[in-house]
Parts: sequence; structure tokens; C-alpha cells
Amino acid sequence: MSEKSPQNLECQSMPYDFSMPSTSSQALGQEAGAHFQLPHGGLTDPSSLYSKASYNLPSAPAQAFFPFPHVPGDYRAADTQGGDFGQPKHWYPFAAPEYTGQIPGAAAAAQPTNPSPPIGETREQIGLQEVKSERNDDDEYSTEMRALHAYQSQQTPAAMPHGVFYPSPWNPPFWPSITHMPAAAADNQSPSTSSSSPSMSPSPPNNSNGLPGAAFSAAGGSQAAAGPQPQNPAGPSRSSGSSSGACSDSDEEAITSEELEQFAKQLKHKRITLGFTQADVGLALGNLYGKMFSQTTICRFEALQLSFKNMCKLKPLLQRWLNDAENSENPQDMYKIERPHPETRKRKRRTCLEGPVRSALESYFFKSPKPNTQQLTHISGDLGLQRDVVRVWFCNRRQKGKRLALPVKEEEEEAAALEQGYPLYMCPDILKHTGGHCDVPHPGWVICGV
DNA sequence: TGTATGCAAATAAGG
DNA sequence: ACCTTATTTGCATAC
Repeated sequence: MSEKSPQNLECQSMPYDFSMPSTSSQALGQEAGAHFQLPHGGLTDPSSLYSKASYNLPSAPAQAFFPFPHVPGDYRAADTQGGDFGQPKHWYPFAAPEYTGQIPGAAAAAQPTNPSPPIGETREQIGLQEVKSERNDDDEYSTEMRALHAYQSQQTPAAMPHGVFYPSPWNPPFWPSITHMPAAAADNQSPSTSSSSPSMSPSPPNNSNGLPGAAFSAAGGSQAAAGPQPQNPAGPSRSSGSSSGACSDSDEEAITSEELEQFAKQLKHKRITLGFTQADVGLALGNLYGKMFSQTTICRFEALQLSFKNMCKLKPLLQRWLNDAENSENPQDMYKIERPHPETRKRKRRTCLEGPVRSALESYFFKSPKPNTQQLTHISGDLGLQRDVVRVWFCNRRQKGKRLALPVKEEEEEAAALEQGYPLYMCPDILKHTGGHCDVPHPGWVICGV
């Protein structure tokens, strides 16, 4: 938290003046040099440019979001924000506007190999700050513990909000058609071993807690949660492989969107009633069951902003927490443990790349979007990043490029772009939309005046 | 201060 | 060992 800079920094237009090789301007049929930069939001009419409607999307990404408004801030002003989720959420329409700097896109396209150090932007040369994220586990641990302590000192029953309730009914469920999607077998991922919960007396899923008994008992209810016993009585989770579990295959238990919706509501209600914040819950999941989640994730769960599958996956764990918390004589005790669950946080901490590093990566990318092993090593060495971080960055970057390029009238556009020498994933879709000119700071693209 | 959200890093799954 | 594609998840920050 001491690091409160990044996004802002990153979002600042990068002053990198990648002098544009002529190729690009030619490819774009535009004058080089007419670069311009727009601050965020300088988009004239982003909606028209990127609106899904205008895309004629062949097929939206599979991710299924809850199309109904997210859980309103029930215990508060409930309507300030609901509209956003009225529709299936698509992938963000355009790329991060952080790179307002001009980047030699086309040039790279023309010569996709041979990534020599870009424009002398070696780590030293650009005075790279440390890549922020790779803190070690100790840091991580201490952070968590700090949070814990903070939590402990902060939370007192007296301070708990009471009488919270949800005045307005939720919107109708919207997944009628997938009502029978198998729920996450609680086991897979919820470190089912209930034994891990320290000082709680797991009690049966009760109705005392106000859980919609029907819903949960019928569906996944028993599964996760409450149960001190493995949710999947059938035995050890067979697909242990799918570490993240999922509401997939062969799990007999199905969960409906209504149930999820209901549970999310319950969770939020109870959480608040018990005096926990979203962050507390995420932390507790790690401490108690070995799978930590961020405040963001808990928030999204409550707001039904995760995919259905993802909701199914998380529900058992959350339900378990909820039950434990409710049935614990002193919920606060749940967190007074010496150290977090040993397996807490398997996921690698998210690396936060500083602006200059990103720029350098972009630069490399345009020289060689698909670096080979050697090149990867070189780049990682140059930028002082883990090789894997670099590799993943390139993967994501290519993915991003494709994402940007695809949702247009494919064939012709694609062909046209390719004709200009763009690999598909580097195709500046924005040009397609605008008929050759663009006015959006587009990551990775030379922004040219028309 | 807690919650919501944009963007993208990390991961999963299937080559 | 690495790719692609789809998805999950968290950091930073806005609200």
C-alpha cells in the first residue's frame, strides 16, 4: 500500500517518442509525425467506435456475466450504479489508453523478428524503477498479518452494523437456461478439509442463519459449506487436476442462478451484519481454508459480476465461511490465528509493470511480437524481469492485439490489414473503425493525425 | 473507509 | 517448453 503510484503513472501518456519508421506511416497511409496525444477520455465518441452493437460480433467471448444489475448497495443508496450490468458484460471495448506514446507498430509488423534492444531502453538507460510486484512471500505474509492485526483491533461487535436488510428485491435471475449447470463440487477447490478451520465449531447448515434452505440444501448447499465432511462424499475429488475446480463435469449437484443470486445476497447481508468487510472475508478465506481472495473478488461475487462458473466455484468456500462465521460463538476469533493457512495464496502475486518497463516491452513487441526463447531471455535480462513474466506478458499482449483486431468485419478487414503487412494480432482495428484515421490513444499504435 | 471498477497479469486447458 | 484461447483474479484507484 505504500506503493500508490502505478496506474496513474502508467496511465500517464508515455512520453516515449518512438520515432516512427516510415513503414508504419505508409502502411497507414498517413503522415508520420502527426502524432497526437489525447488524455484519457479524449475519445470523441468511444461508444460509437467500440460499441458492441457496431461490431456485429460474430460471437461474444464465452464468459457469462450476470446481466442483471449487480447487487445494489442495498444498505445504502441502492441505485447509484446499477445500470452497468444490465447487459452481458463484454470484454472491455478498447484497450487501456495508457500508452499515448507513439509506437512503431507497423514497422514491427514488417519485420517481426530480430528484437534487438529497443531504442536503447535497457533497464539502466531508462532508469527502470523496480518492478513493483514481485514482493516475496515474507512481504506478503507480513502484509496479511498486518491486515489481520488491523482487523483484530478494529473489529468489535459493538461496531457492527445491525439491522441491515435488503429492502428491494433483486432482479430476476437471468440464467434460466443454465439453471442446471452443475455446481462446483465444493470439494475441488475449496480446501475442503474442514479441519483447517481453526477455532470454529462447524455446525450444520442451518436455517438459523437464514439461508435459503431449499436452495442450498437442494443444490450445493450441503456441499461446501457447512459440512465438516468432504463435500463430495463420493470420494476424493477425482479431477484434482482442475485445481480451480469448477462447476463442471459430472457433479450431480446443480445450482441455479437464483440460488447463486440468493446466496450472494445472503452473504453480503450476513457479512455486514457480522461486521466484516469484503477484504476481511477474502483474507479469512485464506487464513481459514488456504485460499485467499482479494476484496475485489469478494465484491464481485456479491455483485454477481463473476461468471456463472466462477460463482459456482467460489460459492462453496464462501458458504463455508459464512456458516463458520455464523456458528462461531465469537466470529472474531476466527481470525485470531497464529499464521495464515500454510497454503494461502497459491496464485502468484500480480506483477505490476512500471510505465517505462511497459514501454520497453511494447517496443520489443513491435520488433518481435513472438520472441523465441533466446529473445525472451534477453529481454527479461534487459528489463530485469522474470523470464516467465516476460513470456506471459507477450502472450497477453498478443492476445490483446487479437482481441482488438478481431471483432470487426473480419474477412475483408483482416485481409486488408494483412495486406498492409500487419500480423493479425497487430492489426490496428481502430483504423478499420475509423476508416483510416484515429483519434484514440491506442496502446501499441501509432496515433496519427489524418 | 469500504466498495466498485478498469485494466491486465496469471492461470487453466487443450494443442 | 511453449503456444493460443478463455478465464480468473488482483492492483490501483475512483467513487
